[in-house]
This record gives sequence, structure tokens and C-alpha cells, in this order.
Amino acid sequence: MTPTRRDPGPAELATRTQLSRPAAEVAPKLLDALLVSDLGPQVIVRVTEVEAYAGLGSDPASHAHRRRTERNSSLFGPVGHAYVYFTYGMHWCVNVVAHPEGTAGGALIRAGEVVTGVSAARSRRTSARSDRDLARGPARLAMALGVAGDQDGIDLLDPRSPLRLELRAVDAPMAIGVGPRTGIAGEGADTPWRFWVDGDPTVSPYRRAAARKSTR
DNA sequence: CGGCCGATCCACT
DNA sequence: GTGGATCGGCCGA
Repeated sequence: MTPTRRDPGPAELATRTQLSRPAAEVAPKLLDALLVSDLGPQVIVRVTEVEAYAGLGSDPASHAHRRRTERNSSLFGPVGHAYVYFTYGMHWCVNVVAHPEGTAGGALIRAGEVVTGVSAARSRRTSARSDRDLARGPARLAMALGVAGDQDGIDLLDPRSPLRLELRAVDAPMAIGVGPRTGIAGEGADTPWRFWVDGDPTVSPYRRAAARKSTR
């Protein structure tokens, strides 16, 4: 029996094409997009902050900088899929894979506003002090949506996916803030590849990388 | 609000 | 063996 092949609609193909560009170009276009999670009760987040990460030599801060490994393999895969990684021993973070053919990279979804499913998001984010904090930060956002390692590699553009990305056309000009990425040390620390919806309260605070303890 | 610190694993070196 | 694309609690202003 042959596997059933889905035929993607024109809108999906167009979105896939939009994402087949350098991450730094794609990232700001993800602002105001919707991330829809049906992993449990539905939660929808409107994206307010993103960071671009390229790879393979061009971006020392990227997980894909050195080479393809098991952990970062999603970054080398098809655009529009998710790269979900585990960090600091306890947190998951979500990227949208975006890069031209033959390269690697993506956009880290750093923050958003929960526009649907506030109570479901709250039950996953018991320590959140206010609704504003539900998805204010990359690990918080992943938790609010119920995303973990199981979702690494999932196709965010497949309408059947329990985790989906819906780009939205800007109907009104949106003020976009631009600055260096959060928590990056060394080379690439000042690359202005962080983008946010200017003035939005759900944008996370900027933090420079923690100074490294001297090894003495 | 801002700064400091501990938590807690695992992929990579 | 090492340290991170972070978070939350605690402290002082």
C-alpha cells in the first residue's frame, strides 16, 4: 500500500516559498503570525518577538554553526518545520525552520501574546504572575503551547499538524524594533537579528549573555 | 524594576 | 567534563 500523499494548497506552497529565504529576512515576517497548538486544549499565540539564526559557518551563535548533528538536524531539513531544542537542563524552545536551499537556519520564536486559550495556557504556566507573562520568553512560550521534544521536526504548515503556523498579511504598517539577540556571547553577540513588535508588552526584556566565570 | 543566583540535563568536546 | 538561544525566587532601590 502506497503512503497517502497530501497535496498542499497554493497558500501553503506560497508560505513555504516565503520561508525559503535567509533566516534574517524571514524572521521579521513572522511577527504577528499565529502559532496554533492543539496539543491538548487549544492555545493560540500571536508572535511578538523573534530571533534569526543562520548556520554552517556564517553565524557562530547558531546551533547549526559547526555541522549537522542529531540535535540540530531539523535546522537542515525542510522549511516550515519546527526545530525544538532542550536547554539549561529543563527548558524547550521553538524555532521555525527557514533558509535557502543547501543552508541551515531558522527563527527562534521568543515571545507572544496568548490570544486564545488563556486558561489552558495558565494551567501549563502555573508560575505566571499575569497573562502578559504566559508566553513572554522562548521557554515560556513553548510551555504555554504545550510544546516539547516530541514536536521537533513537525511540519508547521501541514493543516493536519497539532502545531501550526499561520502567517498573516499586515493590513496596517507595524512598527518593528530591531536589536542584538538575547543571551548571546562572543562573536555574533551584536548582530542585530532580534525583531519585535514595537511597544508590545509581551516582548521579553533584553539580556546580554551572562559573563563567563573565569576558569582559573 | 534590576541584579544575582541556583536549578537541572544532555549534546557536544 | 562542561556550560547553555532560560526561568523564577529573592533581594535591594
